[in-house]
Amino acid sequence: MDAAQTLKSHQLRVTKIRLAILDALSQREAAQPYSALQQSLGEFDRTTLYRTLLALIEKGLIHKALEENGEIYYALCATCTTHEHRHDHVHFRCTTCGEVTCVHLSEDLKIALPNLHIQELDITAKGTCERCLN
Amino acid sequence: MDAAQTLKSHQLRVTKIRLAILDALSQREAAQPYSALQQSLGEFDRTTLYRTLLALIEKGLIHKALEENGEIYYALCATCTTHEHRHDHVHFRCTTCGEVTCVHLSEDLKIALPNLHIQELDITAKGTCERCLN
DNA sequence: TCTTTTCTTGCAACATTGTTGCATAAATGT
DNA sequence: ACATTTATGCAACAATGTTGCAAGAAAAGA
Repeated sequence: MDAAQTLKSHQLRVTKIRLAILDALSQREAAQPYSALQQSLGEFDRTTLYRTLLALIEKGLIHKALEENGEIYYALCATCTTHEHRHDHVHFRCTTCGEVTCVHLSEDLKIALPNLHIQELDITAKGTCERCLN
Repeated sequence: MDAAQTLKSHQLRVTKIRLAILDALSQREAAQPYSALQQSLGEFDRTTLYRTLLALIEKGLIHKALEENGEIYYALCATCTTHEHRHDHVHFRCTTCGEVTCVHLSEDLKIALPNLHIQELDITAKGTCERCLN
């Protein structure tokens, strides 16, 4: 399904910046930090970018993959369909090239904490990615 | 060991704001968001607060427990002695009262991802805390 | 205790991002 | 093509991050 169809099927109007954001996030598998989006989408007003990101998040098209050092990383929800924070969904940051990617686990993670009721797990793994290992 | 001694043993001079920050973070078990620190430490310049937090982090006295919605939560490293991100160390946020606490797991978490070399795990669990469950 | 040295603080200044209101422009339904 | 609904751009302000620099405070030595 192309980006325009994706937008329509989520009750969103097809506009230039929305297509551009989806396009930017589709380019690479990696999540994009806000500053990178701001740069590549420089032709649009930053308020518009701000509100568009909000809208796309609300409709479940993209999500915040990671928040680090005051920077928020955005990624498509292509893979993590319904909910962002499923227990089989992990964000990985390569400490060498800096890329942030969404990774899926073969099995759910289970953590039990005494006296606490856990609803959601937010996991960021850091290390070296395949490309940087070689 | 009192705060002054703690500072000295970490090659930090004993100053008013450092004692105040350690004091603020010792009050409750919970991590404090930046805005709360800024408020309770209103008598100091915010640049000083900024630099002091950096210094305390660098010397391993405190750490960033959580970064969420643009707010950074700080906590003492009392428990998580050496490294922040040990695999048996989890941050828990109660979605009812909002408190952020450091929790220790009885056993290390192990996650293996194909083709990735994981060095560090950063885990935030969200749910309901003991107090709010009752 | 006084002096010297070194580190810390406060202030000014600027950048980035979050956030809202409002008028104008663009997208959708008929 | 027109009416309606929604999105965009601009202005404006708040919060936080960040740096340089001069004045003040803490530590070390005499």
